[in-house]
Amino acid sequence: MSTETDSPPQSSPSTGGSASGSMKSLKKSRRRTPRPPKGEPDIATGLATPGSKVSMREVARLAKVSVATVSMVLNDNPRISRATHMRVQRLIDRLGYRPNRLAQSLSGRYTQVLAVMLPALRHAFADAYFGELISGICDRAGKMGYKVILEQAKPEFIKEREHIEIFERRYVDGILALGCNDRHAFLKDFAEGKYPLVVVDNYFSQWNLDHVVCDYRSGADQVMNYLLQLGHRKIGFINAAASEIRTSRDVGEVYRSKLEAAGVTPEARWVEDGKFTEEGGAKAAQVILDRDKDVTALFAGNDKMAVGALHYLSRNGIDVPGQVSVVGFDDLRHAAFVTPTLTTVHLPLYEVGALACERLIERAHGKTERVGERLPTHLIVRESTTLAAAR
Amino acid sequence: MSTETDSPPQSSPSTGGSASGSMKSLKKSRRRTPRPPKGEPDIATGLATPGSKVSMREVARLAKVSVATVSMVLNDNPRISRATHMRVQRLIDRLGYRPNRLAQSLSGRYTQVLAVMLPALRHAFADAYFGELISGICDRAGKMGYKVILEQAKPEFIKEREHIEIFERRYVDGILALGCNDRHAFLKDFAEGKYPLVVVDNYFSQWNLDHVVCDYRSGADQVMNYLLQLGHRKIGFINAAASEIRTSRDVGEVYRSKLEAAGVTPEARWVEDGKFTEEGGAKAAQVILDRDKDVTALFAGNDKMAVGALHYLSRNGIDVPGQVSVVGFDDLRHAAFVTPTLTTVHLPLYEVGALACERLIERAHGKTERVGERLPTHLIVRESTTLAAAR
DNA sequence: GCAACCTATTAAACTGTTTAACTAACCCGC
DNA sequence: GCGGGTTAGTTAAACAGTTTAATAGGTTGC
Repeated sequence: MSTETDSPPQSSPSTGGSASGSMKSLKKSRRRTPRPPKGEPDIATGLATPGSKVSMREVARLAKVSVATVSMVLNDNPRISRATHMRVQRLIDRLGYRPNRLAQSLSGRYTQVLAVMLPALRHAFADAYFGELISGICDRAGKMGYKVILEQAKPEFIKEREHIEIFERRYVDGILALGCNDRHAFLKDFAEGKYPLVVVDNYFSQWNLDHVVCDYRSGADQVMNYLLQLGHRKIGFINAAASEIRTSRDVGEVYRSKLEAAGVTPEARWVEDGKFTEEGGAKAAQVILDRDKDVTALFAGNDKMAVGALHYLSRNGIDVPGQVSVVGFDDLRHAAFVTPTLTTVHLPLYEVGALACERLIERAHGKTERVGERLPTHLIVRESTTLAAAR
Repeated sequence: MSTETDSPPQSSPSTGGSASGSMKSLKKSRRRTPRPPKGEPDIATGLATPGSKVSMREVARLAKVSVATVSMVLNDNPRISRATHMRVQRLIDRLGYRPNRLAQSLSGRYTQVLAVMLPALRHAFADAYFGELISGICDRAGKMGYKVILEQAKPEFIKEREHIEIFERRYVDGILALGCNDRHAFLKDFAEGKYPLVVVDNYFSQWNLDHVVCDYRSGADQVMNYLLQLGHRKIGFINAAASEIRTSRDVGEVYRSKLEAAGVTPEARWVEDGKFTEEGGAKAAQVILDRDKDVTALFAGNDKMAVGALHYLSRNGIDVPGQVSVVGFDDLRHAAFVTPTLTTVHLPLYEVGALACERLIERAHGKTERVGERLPTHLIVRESTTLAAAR
């Protein structure tokens, strides 16, 4: 019997066979024999295999301290003396011990993982717009010791309530919601703030959600001022999903109010939806110019649609900017590599991603103030715009 | 003594003040008071708060079975009778219980998480090439019940041996390595197969690694056959990192051997590095045409460089394809939205990502055969190519 | 009537960490 | 020389599951 209890694998870290320990455990004779301990090397002197799995227990045993002490050393707890700290730390380094973060998270409050939630578009990952946001997020998350997992808000994902499940099952500490719109009703599940979520580059008036956005109004303002200065009056507007995306509506509102302020009555035939894609932008450009041949400028709600418009115009022998000026929105890297290069609004997407990430981590750590940040944007003038042709 | 085991603080979660429980626990006065159990509702009758955290213990208690039984029900263990299975399952559904995956992974062998490792390029996430691969990876991973985390192979990441640490600390079960080249020496750490890694869309002869690639040779073959058929002989070649990337070298080899087979001696002045970027492609096109005005076609190693070349040519009044034909490689979505539309080689990147993901999961689950898959590619003829101009 | 066998279920060990509670040893003042 | 305060640790519970030997209970065989 004594052998069985003499060195219970987990509790008394076999500190030299500890007389007291074995005596106590003799008090009760176990009816069930415990599972035999996992083949630990019973050579107490030598170290375990270098690369192999070392647990805190192993470190504690070799350092002749308790696991609590090792834990405290790792967490720089001041209750551990310098001498012990150094001794244990050296052993940790020698053994190449790395704490198991599953155990850490299980025991602690945080997983140190965030989810980036993308919309259910086939090419969401291959999109430069999301890519810039994600770049910012990943860089900042990495710097703050966080990992990032990727999720797509597919219908089945939401239906299965996986957006909640990733919290309940302890996959993540928070969500960064990219590219979401008014139809993503699941967002209301986060309004109460039980699970942290930050909306990235959009915002909602119907749900009280944290968000970090670009200043779309200011960007649109600059575009309209600029085009009006150049003498454009009949300005086409290629928007997308304006009914569903608050920032899109903002741009549209600025477009109309600025026209009116310049004494121009905005006409419905100058506006067409471009679905955020190159194809849509090309088609919208065609539709608008077919409706009104006198349109001298096209303002697109994003660069992709602007590029599509550019493409349509050049294929149809319409000179840009000679006959029609084109302005985009986003300043994707790519906008400088079309012919002609694209005048557009620079959005600080990398910074928005990074800031949203940081704010989310703060919220996950108990900060209670609502987040609502707006980052400045500015117009980048390139070759696709010029003075309105005199007619 | 029996009391000690009879009602350990965790198993009897204060079942309504329970006379039996409290009486027993009086028998022995514990010297150490345990950490107070996390505020569980002491209403034994009703269910816990719907959304709140329910543990397996709670389910077991309410179902009046042991936690082992609940575990077995969850894992469809046939040792549980149909009746019990159904009864427990219904309770699980009613309570909305979801197993904590930290605990599952801690006690089990797998984390059900994969890492996607990207190169340390500033715009890696905003790149359509990587985006397509990642799309395929995420879709397949999701279908197989896996989560995907994002990592970047920055110098400090490798120096800190984090590529090993994410295994040792149990963040992931495997790595998908994207965009890596011969200079990524850390890859040799995976040659022994201790930690699963699959190289995506590249391969190495110096290290014995799993990989899934596109058939670059076949694609290059089709391009050269096509250009030669059109009568091109002086064909410029914009490559990148050919010294470091096996697939790039393959394309270069096919370029040279095909020219030779057609009786043309490949000249060094027709070849220039384009650094995989639009800028690089534009510059390379300029350099090549400055060196030899008689070049009638440019073959670029990827679409981005081809687009850069296109851009350079149109800005300088060189008609494409009238004077110079241009061919790309990748078939990014974008290639159809430049002027003229780009003839290119379609790479099944989405499929490569998905397949690599699946193979990696198999490897992580103990499959021992080396992975080495090659997916077919094909030429997409668009507008940027035509018959060589007669001179 | 009892050993043998089978089946459904349970107890307990196990995963690896954090942390609250406890304690031995030392110092201080009175 | 004894209560109070630090200091530097130790102990064991807790986190939430999985795994497996043991067992209770029932049936069958002889």
